[in-house]
Amino acid sequence: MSDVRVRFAPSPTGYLHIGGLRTALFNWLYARHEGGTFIVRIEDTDRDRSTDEAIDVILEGLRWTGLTWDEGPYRQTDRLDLYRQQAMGLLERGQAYWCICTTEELEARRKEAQATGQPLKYNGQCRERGITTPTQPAALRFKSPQEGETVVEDLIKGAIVFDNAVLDDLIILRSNGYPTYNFSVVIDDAMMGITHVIRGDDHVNNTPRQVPIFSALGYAIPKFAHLPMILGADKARLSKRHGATSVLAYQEMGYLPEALVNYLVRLGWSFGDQEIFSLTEMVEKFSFGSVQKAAATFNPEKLLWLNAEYMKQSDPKQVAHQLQPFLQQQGYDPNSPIQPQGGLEALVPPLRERARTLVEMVDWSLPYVIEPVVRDEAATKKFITPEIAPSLQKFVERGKALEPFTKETAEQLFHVILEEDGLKMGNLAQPLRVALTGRTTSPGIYDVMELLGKDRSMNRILEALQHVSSCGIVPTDA
RNA sequence: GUCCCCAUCGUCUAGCCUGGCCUAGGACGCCGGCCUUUCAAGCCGGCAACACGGGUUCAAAUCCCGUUGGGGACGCCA
Repeated sequence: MSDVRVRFAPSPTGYLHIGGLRTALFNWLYARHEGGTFIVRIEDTDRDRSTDEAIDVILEGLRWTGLTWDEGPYRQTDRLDLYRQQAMGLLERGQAYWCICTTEELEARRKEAQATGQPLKYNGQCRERGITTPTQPAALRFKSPQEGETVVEDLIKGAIVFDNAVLDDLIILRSNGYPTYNFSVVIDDAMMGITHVIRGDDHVNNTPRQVPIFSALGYAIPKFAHLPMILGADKARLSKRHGATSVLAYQEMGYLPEALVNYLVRLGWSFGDQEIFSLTEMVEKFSFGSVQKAAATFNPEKLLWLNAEYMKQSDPKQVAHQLQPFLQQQGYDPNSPIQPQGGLEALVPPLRERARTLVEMVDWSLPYVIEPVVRDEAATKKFITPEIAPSLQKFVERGKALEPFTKETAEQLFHVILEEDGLKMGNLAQPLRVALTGRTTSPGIYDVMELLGKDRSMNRILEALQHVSSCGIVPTDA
C-alpha cells in the first residue's frame, strides 16, 4: 500500500447528489490507482443542518455504487476537542484573535459593501483589539497573511496565484465553540495525513485561505486537485431544479450502479475514445492529466444509453436479481407458480433489447409474471377479429398437442397454419401477439410463447377468443 | 462589485503540453436507409464544432495577448 491518502468529506445536510458522488468516485479512483487509502469523513460541524439520516443516505449511496472506503466514516463532531485545542494554540501564538463583531453587524457591513461596490471582506476591526478573555460571545479569527501571494499548484488546473491582500481573517471557531469548515478541514487533513485533497472546484478560493493555516500550524501542505463542476442543461450548477440529483433516486429509477459510475467518470475524464469502462479499467487508466478543466453538462440521454448498454452486457442472472424488487412492487410474487419458463432470468435477454432501465423492463415483464393479463381494449378489438379467429382456434387445437412446446416447434406450427389458411405473417402474428400479451408490442411471438409455456399460451389465446364470442360474432366451443 | 477558473459539434469528449499527419476523430441525441411478425436492438449513411480579434511562425484548434461569453467564490454553510 502506498502512502497516498485521500478523503471524501461530505457534509450531511442532505442526500448524496450526483456531484458529490463524482467527487467521491475520483477520490476512490485515485486511491485505488495508487494503492492508497480512501477515507470517508463526515463534516458535520454545522449542527443546525447536519442530520444522522443524511449520513445514512450518503453512506448507502456510496455502498450502492461500490465505492468502498478503507477508513472512517469519521465524524468531525467526535473531534471537537482537537479543533479547539489547535485553535487555542493559534491564539496563544498570536496567530488568531477574538472577534466580538456580531452576526448582525457583519451582515450590515456586507450589505453596505455590496451596495457601494466595495470588496466583501472583513474589515479587521477586532484584529488589533487584543481581546484576551472575551466577556461577550466571541468568535476566533485566523490572522491571514495580507502581503505577498499564495500559489496553489493544482494537479488539474496548474498553478493558481492569489494575492494575499484579498484574504479574509476568517473565523475558525464560532462563538458556539464549533469550528468552521475552513479550519476543521485543515486540522483533519493534516492529522489524518491526507496527501491529496481532491474536491470540487467550488473550493479553489478556499485553498489560499487554508494553506496559511497549514503553515501556521506547522503541517505539510497536501497536494490539491480541483474537479470541474457538473452543470444542468441550463448551464447552472446542478441542483434540485434539474430533476433527479439524488444518487438513490437513480437507483429507484432503475439505473444500474455501474452505469451511473461509468457515466460520471466520463463527465470530466476521458481515455481516448473509450466510452465504457469497468471499475477495474477506470482504476487502471485514471490520471489527473486527463481530467477536464472545464465544467460539464449532465446529459440524462447519454446516461440512459449507457444504462441500456450495461443491461445488455450484464449477466442475465444478475439483471434478473436486480429486477426482482422492482417487479415485486408491481405485484410479482417470487413464490407464486406464475413464472416465466426458465425463471426471471429467461426474461432478461429478450426484454433488455427493449428497455433502458429496470423500471422500463418491469413494464415489459408484466405479461409473463402477472395473471390475468391486462388486455389493451383497442388492440383486442382491432386484432382479435372474426376473420382471424378460426386460425387462432386452430393454433390452440394443434398447439395443445405440441410436445415439446418450444419456440422452434411453435414456429413450425405457426408456419403450417399460415400456409393452410393462406395468411401472411403479419396477419397472424399481430393477433397472436395481442392474444398472448394483451398488447401490440412484445418480443418475437415465438419467444413469447416459450416464455409463457404451453398452458398459459393456449389459455391466453382462448381468453382472447372469448372476446370475439362475447361480441356474438362467431360461435365458438372453446 | 472584487477575486479565481474555464472556452473544440446541441451534449460528453479526442487532438493542445512536445505547432505541420486535422479536409478536426469518437460517443450520446437527431435525421435517412437496411433488416423486420410488432416494438426495440443491430448494421450502414448523414447533419453538426476549433467563441471573437490581434500577434508569433514558412505553418496555429494547438504558443502569446486582449475581448466576449460561461461558471465558481466572496457566511459564526460546507
